[in-house]
Amino acid sequence: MDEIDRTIVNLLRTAGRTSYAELARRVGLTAPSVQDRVTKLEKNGVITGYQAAIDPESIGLGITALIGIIPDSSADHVRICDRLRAIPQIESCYFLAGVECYQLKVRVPKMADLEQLIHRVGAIDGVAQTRTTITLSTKWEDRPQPITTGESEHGID
Amino acid sequence: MDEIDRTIVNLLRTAGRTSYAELARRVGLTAPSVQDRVTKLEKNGVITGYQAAIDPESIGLGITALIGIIPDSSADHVRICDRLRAIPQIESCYFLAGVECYQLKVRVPKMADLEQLIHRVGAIDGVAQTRTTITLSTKWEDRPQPITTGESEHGID
DNA sequence: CATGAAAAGAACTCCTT
DNA sequence: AAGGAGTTCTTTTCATG
Repeated sequence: MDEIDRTIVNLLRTAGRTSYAELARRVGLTAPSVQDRVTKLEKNGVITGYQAAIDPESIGLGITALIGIIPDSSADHVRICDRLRAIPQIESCYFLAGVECYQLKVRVPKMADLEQLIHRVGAIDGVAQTRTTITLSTKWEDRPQPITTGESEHGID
Repeated sequence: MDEIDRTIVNLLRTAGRTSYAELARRVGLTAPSVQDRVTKLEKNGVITGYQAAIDPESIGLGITALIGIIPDSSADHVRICDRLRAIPQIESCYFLAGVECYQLKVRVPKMADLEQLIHRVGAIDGVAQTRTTITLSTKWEDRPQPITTGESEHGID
């Protein structure tokens, strides 16, 4: 993970389809070298995939909501997690330090779908309560922040 | 937005670097036709970009937190939004139907950075209160749900 | 690790239907 | 809106420093 790798990662984060040839020009190497570096970044788990960013409304997912989960004391978190994972509408799932120990970001086409989804989540064993907040608008999402050259050496080359 | 477009979008959402030639094979068209469709999807705002997914820890962003904002009654939301947008650590920003009318997802290298960030957000004019929750783990994030062939015809071709 | 060269494949443009 | 042909560029492999 040197300066060149960081530049490559920054470029791919904001323009994920940039060709190796183009990346090579930007960082002052040849295409095979860059490809080699990118392959290593993928193997080392630094780059975990590539995604086209889609406007949710355009694909009929006009409703976004955040669902907080309050578990009961006997909750089996492995099971809860598995059950949550099986619900495709849950795009993100965070385990939190708080009373609402999960927060889900969900997307659905219609309010009726959200209602159904809330019932499905609420019915999971170990879920005591849910609290849902509708998002009125997404100001921005998944904006990549530039990598600091910082003191974060994790031994990943 | 026909069935072929939906298939292309689904493929690019999960494998954003798939070549046009490969996409063409998957959907039974030629590469130029697929490229044409993808260009239109980009122009129509269906595809808004391409991003490499990065493991945050690998790039020194080991701490993720959610910050809720409670505005005061005189809050100018355009200004708040502008000030928030200028903070690079805020990766996502949702405007919510609730007392905490914004939720921010932030990533920082160290706790000290989070503390500084909370003060910075709290100091924005119109922000009455903030409430921060640390995420202990990200179970998953930005998992694309397959597009329904659904009744969502928005007139985008 | 990086490079250069060479072969294979993909992208892009134009033109036709 | 899709296919075909031709050109250019890119990817990929491999041998070399």
